[in-house]
Amino acid sequence: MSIPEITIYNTLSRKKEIFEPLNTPNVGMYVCGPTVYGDPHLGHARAAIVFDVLFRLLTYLGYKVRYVRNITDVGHLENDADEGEDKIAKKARLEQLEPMEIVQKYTDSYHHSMDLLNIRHPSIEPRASGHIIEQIKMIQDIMDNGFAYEVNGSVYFDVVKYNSSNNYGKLSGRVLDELMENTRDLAGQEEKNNGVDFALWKKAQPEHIMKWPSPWSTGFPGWHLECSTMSSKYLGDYFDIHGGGMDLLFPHHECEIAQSQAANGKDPVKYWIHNNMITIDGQKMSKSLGNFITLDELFAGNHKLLSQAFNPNTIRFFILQAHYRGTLDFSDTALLGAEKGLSKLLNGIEQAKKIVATDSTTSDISKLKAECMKAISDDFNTPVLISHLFEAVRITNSVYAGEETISQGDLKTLNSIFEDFATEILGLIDDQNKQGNNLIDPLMNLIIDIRQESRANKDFATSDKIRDVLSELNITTKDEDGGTTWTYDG
RNA sequence: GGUCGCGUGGCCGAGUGGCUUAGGCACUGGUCUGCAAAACCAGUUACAGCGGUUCGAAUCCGCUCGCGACCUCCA
Repeated sequence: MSIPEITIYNTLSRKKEIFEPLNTPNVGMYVCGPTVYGDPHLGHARAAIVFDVLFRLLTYLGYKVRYVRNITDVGHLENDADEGEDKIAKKARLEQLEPMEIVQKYTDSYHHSMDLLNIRHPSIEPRASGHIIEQIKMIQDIMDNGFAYEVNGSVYFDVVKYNSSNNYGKLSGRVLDELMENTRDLAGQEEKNNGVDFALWKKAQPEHIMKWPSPWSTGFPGWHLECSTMSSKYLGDYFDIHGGGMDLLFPHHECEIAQSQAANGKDPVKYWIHNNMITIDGQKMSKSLGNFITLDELFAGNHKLLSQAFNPNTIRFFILQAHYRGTLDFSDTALLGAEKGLSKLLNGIEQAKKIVATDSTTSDISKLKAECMKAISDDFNTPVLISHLFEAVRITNSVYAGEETISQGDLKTLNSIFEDFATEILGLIDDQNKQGNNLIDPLMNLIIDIRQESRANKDFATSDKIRDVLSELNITTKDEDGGTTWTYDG
């Protein structure tokens, strides 16, 4: 079996590494999903799209991937409150709903947006609330191994003790002594032996409504535990890939490593992959800063920074035009540019299905395809891949315009470039133009016919009127040698 | 304060030692068109500043300036 080699930037080593699965051709991949207490925003889209492309790439290459992406529906503690309070519970109180109603609402919202963005469903989408028993078991294991202690019904991870035999900070590059000096004094931490310790189980306050029984108290699991528990349950104690946003690097992922190591005695992950943030005016777009734009607002054009609505496919393309490890600056004009570029690409893909082959080829199509593979294999360099796709579009259009020629074999290769890289791996399907309609198509044919007749009769007043009205309906007509074609742009 | 990262042309955004014309958007000129649209061809604007290493640096090193991320929930 020969699978093309790819490289991945591993946060653990801070280098690009050749990807070698632990158990070829199987690949286990875990990605931190959303905490479902609010509408999904552009940041969620980026993480989901980046790892969707990785999932698609690995599948395309022939790997058998089990992709696990969790739903956090238990909520995390908020330390800015006087007492620790569950994020979801807090939101529930504000909206006078059951916590699980909130969870349902925002899970549905997330799924809906992800579907619009053409993101493939993960193999397993486990929920924290459905794995309380496993989490309790893991806490017990960590306690049995001596790396956790109980105080007043809450259980804390003993970071200092763990660090004496392990390296706490190996992922994020932190040194425990420095962390201890710099850790802020936060309220509600008096139970901990040390400020750097973190909760594995938290006893619920009376007003706390999301809670479960445990050997220590009626309460809820700690911030980082679910990912350790669910990843090991579905992927094993040592698996290939763990992904998530860069903001989760510390403390979340660092703590995951510590928990798994303390419970199972194994470093859990071979390749850690982190996507960078989306910025707005140079600043991170985030829930806490309140400068986020939800996906619904983007799709509806319903935000003060937006001049219009944007197709989900445009959002996807916009995100893939930047490398996943760099920040991506959001703006209306950048999105407008992406919309135009995507349209050019999609038109090219359609055009490539229509062009006619001849005996010879003027461009090296095989080389172009190899360069596409090289780009996506090099730490998923989607912007470079896209630049090659535009070269393929340029060739396509030149052949159509009669400036270049292409052989039958190369034409097949050209179409396979679009099929493999644009559709299969990047997931940039053209869902708008493809859907035929039993009523609209004959109607449009009639209208186009009438316009053609008036043009033939030099009745340009009529033909232009048809074109102008159609244009107002976002239908673009193009008069080409072989007749008039039309496209509908949302 | 600690740790880490970034600064590319009008905008977005790749590249990281020697011609990359990266690519997209915008703009200008040309071809095509009844006029358009689309497309093709051509053109324009660049590597924050200073110093160093090198035959050669946007790319390596140092300093300066500016910006950001993490250190508290966040994709």
